[in-house]
Amino acid sequence: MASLVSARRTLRQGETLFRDGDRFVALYAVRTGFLKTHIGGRDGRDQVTAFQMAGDLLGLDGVASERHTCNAVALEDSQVCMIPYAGLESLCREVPGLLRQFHRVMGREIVRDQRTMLLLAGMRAEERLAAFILNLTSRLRARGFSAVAVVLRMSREEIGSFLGLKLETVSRTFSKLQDAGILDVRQRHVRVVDADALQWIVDGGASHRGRTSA
Amino acid sequence: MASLVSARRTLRQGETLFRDGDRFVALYAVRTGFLKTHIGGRDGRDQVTAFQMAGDLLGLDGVASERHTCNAVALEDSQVCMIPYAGLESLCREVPGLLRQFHRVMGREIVRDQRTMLLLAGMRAEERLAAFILNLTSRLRARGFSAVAVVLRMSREEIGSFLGLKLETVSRTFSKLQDAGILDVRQRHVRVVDADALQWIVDGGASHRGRTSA
DNA sequence: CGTGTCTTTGAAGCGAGTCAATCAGGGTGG
DNA sequence: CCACCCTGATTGACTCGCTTCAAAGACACG
Repeated sequence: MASLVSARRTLRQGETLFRDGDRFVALYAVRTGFLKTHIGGRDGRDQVTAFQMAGDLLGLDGVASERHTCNAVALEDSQVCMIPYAGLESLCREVPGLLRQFHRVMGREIVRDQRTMLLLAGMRAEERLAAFILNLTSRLRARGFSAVAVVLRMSREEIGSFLGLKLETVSRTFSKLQDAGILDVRQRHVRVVDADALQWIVDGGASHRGRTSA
Repeated sequence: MASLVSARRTLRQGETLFRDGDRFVALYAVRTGFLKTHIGGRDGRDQVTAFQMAGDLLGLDGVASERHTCNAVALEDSQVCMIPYAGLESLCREVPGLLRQFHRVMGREIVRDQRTMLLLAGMRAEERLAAFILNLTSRLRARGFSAVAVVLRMSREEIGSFLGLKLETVSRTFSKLQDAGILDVRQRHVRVVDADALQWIVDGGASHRGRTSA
């Protein structure tokens, strides 16, 4: 797998890795830093589709049509590994297990997107933000970082875009969670005080949705 | 590709093809009929993730973890082809082009899900329903069916679940589009009177969002 | 130290949700 | 063949949560 990495690319904060419409030639694995992908609707619409941190993969959106269908931008200085798609494909034919491995990665992307759809379709602001924070902290934990003290790399507007909320609502909801003693929010520095409460909110505990199957 | 189809399965309306948690062994191509896939949240949450008609593929959700993560149910009597995943994988190694082909299919699923996310995150009820109808009719047209006179195979509640709306809102929005002379709705029979108007709504024309980039 | 960007907070408006009643069909059994 | 019933669809009135518009506050930068 390592033999595939043909090049590394360093991105400054705000720099674009690839754009909607760009020819799809490679996937990118994040080595360090923090990125976002977003789709720009023709009118004012623009939605963040995902945030990527070290270890995450970008670019699968381009597999379908040989062209990327979203934009990838670095939210802080970052470094990515380039994985040429043609090489990956031919290697899949030779190396046993790699094919399966790659399919799992694509499958995970599908499952993740569907979970996001669930969030966008059915949750209220408080639940969305709680789910977002839990997702972020669990990913940080898996990478050996603190899951308690988090520095958000994205703006309120970007969080809102991802969660289908307006930036004011995000800000207000942060404040609400702080007042409830669940989070400690100071600008982009967030401390998770009560992770269980966050989970309880995500599970619908905060709304009277509790009955077993109605 | 045809050599892969090991078996056909006939489903009666309401019958389940696979369930969340089922072992993933095969993909399914719809031959005839109409299905839905939905995820059941632990509490009352339950969301339709997609509707499938002839030619569509089901089951990609299981690739990631060897288990399905959603339920597939027939909305009318249907017939599906079973494509064993193990066989597909090994065939991908032998038949040139098949690998690429399969990756495109997975890629399309990713792109489709992201478009749905865009819909759920940013559109209002009227826009969502218009997009839904246009999507349905374009798929029907591609299959040689009428793109004007449509019979909905799913209930208002299922439409609402897919679009992140309540069934009453779906019903009301249908009525609104009928009053506007854009649709002719009689229960589950829908006639598209003005497809351009639907597209205009999807593009944000109905809300004063029209300025080029604000 | 100003200046611009991002964030927080307030007040008012509106769209979708909720609760509830009625209506339309489809199927069943008398 | 028709009356009945059950499910799904429509419509209305009211509520609530998110958005919108507006203003002030917090930092980061030159």
